[in-house]
Amino acid sequence: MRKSAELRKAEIVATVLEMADRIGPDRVTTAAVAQQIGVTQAALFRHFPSKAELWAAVAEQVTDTLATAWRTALEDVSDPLERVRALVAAQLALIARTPAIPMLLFSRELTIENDLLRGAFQERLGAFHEMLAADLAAAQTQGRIPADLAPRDVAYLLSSLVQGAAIRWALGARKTSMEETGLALLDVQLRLLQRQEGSRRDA
Amino acid sequence: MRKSAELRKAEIVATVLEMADRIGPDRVTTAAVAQQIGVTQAALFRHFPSKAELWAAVAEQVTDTLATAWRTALEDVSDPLERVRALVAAQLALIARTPAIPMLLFSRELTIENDLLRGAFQERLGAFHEMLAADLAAAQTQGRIPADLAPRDVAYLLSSLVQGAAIRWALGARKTSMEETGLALLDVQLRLLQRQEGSRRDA
DNA sequence: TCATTTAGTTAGTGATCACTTACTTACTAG
DNA sequence: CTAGTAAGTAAGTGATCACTAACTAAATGA
Repeated sequence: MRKSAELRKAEIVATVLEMADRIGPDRVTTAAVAQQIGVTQAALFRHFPSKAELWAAVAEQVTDTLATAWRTALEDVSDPLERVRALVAAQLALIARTPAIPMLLFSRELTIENDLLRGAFQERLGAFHEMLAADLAAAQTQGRIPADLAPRDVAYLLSSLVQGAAIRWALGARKTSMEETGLALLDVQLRLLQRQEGSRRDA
Repeated sequence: MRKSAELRKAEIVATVLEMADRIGPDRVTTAAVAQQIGVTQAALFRHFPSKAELWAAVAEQVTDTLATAWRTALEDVSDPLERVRALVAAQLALIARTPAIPMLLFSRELTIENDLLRGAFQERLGAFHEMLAADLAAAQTQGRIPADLAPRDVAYLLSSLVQGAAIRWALGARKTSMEETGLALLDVQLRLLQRQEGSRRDA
C-alpha cells in the first residue's frame, strides 16, 4: 500500500478538496483526511510541513483547474458573444463539479488565516472578469451590444450572475440544478444585452 | 457592572455580530466574546444554553434587521421600478453596514452545523427575491420593461448583482465602496431593462 | 546482499474549544 | 432587615485540534 511521495501528495490534495465539498472547508481536519485515505494522521506531515501548506497546494490545484477550464472553453470559439457564453458556462459547470470552490472563498483558511491564498483567488476572479470584459468590448466594436455600456460593468453583472447562482444553490442544499438555472439566467441577460440594438436593426 | 439578563443577552448578540464582522464567524469563540464584553466565559452560558442557541439569536436579529430595512425602504414609494431600486439600494446599504451578513451565509455555523439557520436565511433571501419579482411584474404591466421576461428571472439577476458586489467587496479587503459600485451596476442593469422598449418608443 | 533512503507508524505534546459544577455576590420584594 | 433570586465567577471537564519525536519497515541502488 506504500505509494510514492508524488502520488500520495496528489491523493491528499484531492481528498482535501473532496472533503471540503462534502463537509465544508473548515471541517477538513488532518485526522479526517488521513482516515479517508487510510493512513495515520502523522503521515500527512511527511508530505506537507503544515496544514497551511497543504491548503496552499489545494488552492494551486484549484486555480490551475480554473485556468484550464477557461482555456478549454475558449478553444476554437472566436465569436465574442459566444466566447462570453462559453466562459460563463464553463464557470458554472466547474462550480457544479467542484462545489468547494465558492465555499473556499469564504472559508476561514482563505479569508483569515492565509492572505496569500485570498490574493491568489482574488487574482483568478479578476482574470475571469477581464476575459469577459475583453470579449464584451469586442462585441461592442461589432455593434452587437450597446456602445454606451462599460464592458467591465457588464462583466461584473455576468460574474455576479454566476456567484448568485452558486449562493442560491448552496443555500438550497443543492436541490436545484445550478448549471441549468445559471445558463437560463445567462440567456436572459445576453438577450437583454443584444436585443436593444439588434431589434432596432431587425425592425 | 451587573446588567439585567435582557440587556446582557442583547449585548452578547451584538458583540457576536460585531466580532463576526471583524474576525470571521468561525473565529467567534465564547471566550473571545466574553473577554470583549468583560465577563467570564461561563457567564455566556447563563444567558444561552449553548453556542448554537446563541447563533440562533444572532440570526433572528439579522433577519429582523433585514425585514425592517426592506419595509423602511419601500415606505411611500409606489412606482414599481423605484421600489426595485429602493430595495436593492437598501440591501447594499445594509450589507455595507453589517458585513458579517454575507460571511454568515458561508460560515460553518450556518451551512453545516445549523440547518435551522440556513433555512431561515434562505427564506429571507427568498422573500427578497419575491418582493423584487412582484414589483418587476408590476413594471411589466405598465410596459416599462419587456413583457417576455420572467419577473423572477430578472429578480434573480438583481439579487445576484447584490451578492456579487458583496463578494468582490469582501475579497477585495473592503477597499472599494460596495454601495457606490453596487448602485452603479444597478443603474446599468435597470437601464438595460428599460431601454429596449423605451428606445423603441422614442425612436 | 546489504546499506541507505524514505514512507509510514505509535504515542505522545500543548493549545483551544464548548460546556459544567460548585460557589459567591449583587439586587429586590416582602 | 432579610430571605430569595438571579447574575457572575473560579476552576475545572473531556474532546479535538495541528503538530512532533522516536521508531519501523518497505523499496532501491551499488
